[in-house]
Amino acid sequence: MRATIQDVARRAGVSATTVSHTFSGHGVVAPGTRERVREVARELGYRPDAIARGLRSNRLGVLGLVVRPLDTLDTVLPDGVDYFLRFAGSAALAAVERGYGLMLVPDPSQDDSPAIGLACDGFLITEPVANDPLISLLTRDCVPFLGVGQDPARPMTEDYLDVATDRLTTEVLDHLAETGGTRVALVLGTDPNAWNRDAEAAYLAWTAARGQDPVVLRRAETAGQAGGHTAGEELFRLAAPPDAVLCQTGRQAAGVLAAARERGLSVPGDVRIAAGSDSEHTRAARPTITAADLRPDRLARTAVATLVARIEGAAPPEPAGPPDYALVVRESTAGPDAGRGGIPGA
Amino acid sequence: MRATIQDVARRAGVSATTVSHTFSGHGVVAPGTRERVREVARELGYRPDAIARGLRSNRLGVLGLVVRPLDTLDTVLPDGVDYFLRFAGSAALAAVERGYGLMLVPDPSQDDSPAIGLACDGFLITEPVANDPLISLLTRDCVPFLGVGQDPARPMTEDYLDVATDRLTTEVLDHLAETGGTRVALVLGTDPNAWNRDAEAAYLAWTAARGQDPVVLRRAETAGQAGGHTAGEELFRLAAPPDAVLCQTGRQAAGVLAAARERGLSVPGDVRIAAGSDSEHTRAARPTITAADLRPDRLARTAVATLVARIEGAAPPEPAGPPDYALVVRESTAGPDAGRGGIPGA
DNA sequence: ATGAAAGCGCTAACAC
DNA sequence: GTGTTAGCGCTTTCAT
Repeated sequence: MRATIQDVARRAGVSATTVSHTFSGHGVVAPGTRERVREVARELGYRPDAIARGLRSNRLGVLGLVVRPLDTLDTVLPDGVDYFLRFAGSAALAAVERGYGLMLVPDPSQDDSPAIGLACDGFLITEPVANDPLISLLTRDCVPFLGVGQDPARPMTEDYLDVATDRLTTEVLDHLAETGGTRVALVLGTDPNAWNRDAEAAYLAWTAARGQDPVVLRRAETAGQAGGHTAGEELFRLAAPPDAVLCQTGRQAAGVLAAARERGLSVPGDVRIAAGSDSEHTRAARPTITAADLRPDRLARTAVATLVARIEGAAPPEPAGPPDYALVVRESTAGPDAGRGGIPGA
Repeated sequence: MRATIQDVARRAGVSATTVSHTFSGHGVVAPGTRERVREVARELGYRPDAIARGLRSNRLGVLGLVVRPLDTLDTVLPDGVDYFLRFAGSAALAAVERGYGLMLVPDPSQDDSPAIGLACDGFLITEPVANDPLISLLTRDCVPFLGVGQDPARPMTEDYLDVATDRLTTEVLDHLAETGGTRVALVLGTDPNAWNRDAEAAYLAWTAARGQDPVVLRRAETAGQAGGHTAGEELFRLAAPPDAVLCQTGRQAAGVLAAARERGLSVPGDVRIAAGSDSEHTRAARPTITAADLRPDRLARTAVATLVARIEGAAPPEPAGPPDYALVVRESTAGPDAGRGGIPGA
């Protein structure tokens, strides 16, 4: 059995209180006593129990990460989707640096979710859905949280990190136009999140400003590449087919690309294709597909810093400028920068 | 404040025990009573507190994941390394399916690690180091764990998942030979784990069997692509330079590739290059680099299933055959399959 | 500077 | 079937 605070207290000839103070640094303990306690603790291999401590202090030292798009998925993460994995990995590292563990949990507002889910000190919710039930729950219980991306049905507050989907979308659209696209279509996902909503809004504004007729298709995120494929077929069958297509996901873009080639269209000669999020699919396709890199690593670090500040009642970290992202230009649009895409050196 | 079991008990006119039984399903509660309790709980928004429950039952519902190679890293995950991210993501999903949360934690045997780290019900340790201190600690405290990869200094037991590095290494070496390599060099990492050790052993056996002189270089994993680059320079400066190089990491392989081209060597004409682990670098390099896909997703699922079985005292899951992996053949070796690499369709 | 005692919210014996 | 009674390991007043 693991040593308890009592074991240490007895062996060191002090009370549990003193041991507690020694480790928490809260009370005042004589230096000599402190040393003796530490020594005994080392001998016994004692480490304070985080659960018991958590029961008293209501602080477990764990951040919960809820990845909304995983909830719509049936079971496994689709091959090649690495945005969330990268986000989770970077968030975990950032959490650990601040003395927290990071736990990936299923929606704790669902009754059948593991109870531990609710015990986290705070939550990161990536791409909340409209009127996200978890946000309602956390708000009611006064549990700190941070949405990465807005709840599309709630007002924008500092409870949400701006991921600048509109600016990003506009930039990709501009790139498609600059490289020769004149009729740009949009393929969206169906999850009711701000990412889809903002991309659509930006697209509509962009086409309106240029006097183009918008063409928007929707395919469930879960349909993956196959969804993109049917979207592509539908687009290229139109009387006035688009000569450029922006897809929200890399998988959809890969599907559109396949549909284009099946129809004998050359890419990027006849059609330019770009994706609103980078993934294995955009990199592996031939030609490689231009995509927006949402920089999940930086986003995650910012999110963790902000959430931890909120939990600890500190001031939020410096905004560190607007959200960061990068357009990775690849062969599918053959812009002036084609071929520069890829990973940074060294 | 969140409702407690007492609040529910009072309001439902029963004792806390009955409420407890209602939710844990342990005791026997009259159907009518159960319904009433559930109803009151719903009204009050009561959910059992996982921490208090954990204090009693010594079961938190959390698996800890310790990624050893992250410990050698200074701060952030190097760009392009996705093995561990994929492993972590898949493990988290698998854990959640079994009612557990998955928490990425820094080595809990370190004194300065967050205390919550030790509170996990069991641990997954990827690529344990020699005489891994965490394994000593967990063994002493009888905490279930599973090494993903062996502890190179401890005897192989069922506490470790076999990742078949030797078979995999041999297969890549065979591929290099089949595509024209006659003098194959090996670039290893320096972490004292079974992955490096087994790869070297397999290489030495393979060269010995073919009567070749082994050439082994070591570069710290942290040196990344730069380390591979200096290794490549050293190799190609030899009197009898290799015509094939196997690197443990994709980053090293990318570095060797760069060194080869700088020296005017053609790939795969003069030199064939392959990597023992896939990463963004092997996919993004030009030519693309052949690599072993360690299938972190499957490995993670197997690992979680095994660990959970151990925690719950159940029989381990069916071994499901030998560990799985795949050689992703790419342009850098121009074998008979060249060009087939990439992601599965649909 | 140190200790005694009262819980944190829940579960597990054991009555009834 | 349901309630009573002790705690789980720790922190936290409040004495001393």
